[in-house]
Amino acid sequence: MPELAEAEFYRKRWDLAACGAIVTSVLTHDRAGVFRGTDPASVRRHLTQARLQSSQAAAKQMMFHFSGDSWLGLHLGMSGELRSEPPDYVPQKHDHLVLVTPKHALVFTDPRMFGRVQFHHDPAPPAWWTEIAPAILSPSFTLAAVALFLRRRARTPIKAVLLMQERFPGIGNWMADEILWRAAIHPQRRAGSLQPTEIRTLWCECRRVARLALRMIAGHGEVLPPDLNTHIPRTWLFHHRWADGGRCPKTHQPLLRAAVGGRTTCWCPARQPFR
DNA sequence: GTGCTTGTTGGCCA
DNA sequence: GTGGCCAACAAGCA
Repeated sequence: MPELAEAEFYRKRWDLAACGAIVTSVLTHDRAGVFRGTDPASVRRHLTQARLQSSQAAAKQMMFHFSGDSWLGLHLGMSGELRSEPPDYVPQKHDHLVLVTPKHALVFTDPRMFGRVQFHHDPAPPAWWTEIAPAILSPSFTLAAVALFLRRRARTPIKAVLLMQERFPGIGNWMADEILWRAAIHPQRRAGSLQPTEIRTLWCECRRVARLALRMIAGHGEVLPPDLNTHIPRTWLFHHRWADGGRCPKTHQPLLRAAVGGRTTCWCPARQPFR
């Protein structure tokens, strides 16, 4: 599930539970899995007795900054989750990293292990964090930048283009479908075939979906919704795209599903004709 | 058993 | 070199 808004939801969950707290112990699963390229022993050594100072989410990733110049980066892959449990929590099969603080245990769990733990020990944040593309809601995400990118990917289906993190950081499968459905663009259209007005609509809907999803999924200020997705309205494609026999919330016509760009894609043929 | 799965990467090929 | 496609990664679920 983790796309941009879910990453912010999970970041906030750890942050609200334990920002300012000292990590008293670190438990890790030592098989490669989510630690590929990262040494679990180094994570344990540096984070024990470190204080969680701040955190950020960008694209589908989260960064937790600890005292002692330690940076913990997490990517949730397909099935990752962050939870906050009581401090005496006993790790379960798919828990890969647990940071125990006096009042909470911060748990990173991921059954499919497409997620990733990254660690960096230095005063400056690591390149793999600072090199994430500018956020969709930042001033750098301009109409011109999107139009240029679409021209360069002219022969690729627009659905696959929206999944490219170097220009659309944090957009995943469901957000891409939601954006194309709102913009009334068929997912199989070649990026180079979009007219200027369509590109502008697409750009607007990218920003709108990102803004609304962040607000509805990750909540406002210091308050976190109890569950992901509880505040997404039924008027979004989101709730209908997986249901067999699902109907478009706008046209009430049947939805279609097929693989586009290697990913299952849902669209409303009545609203998004291929032209 | 089969065939899916909200992500990313590397290899192959045009 | 660039762009586009696809399999692989691993585990769970229907």
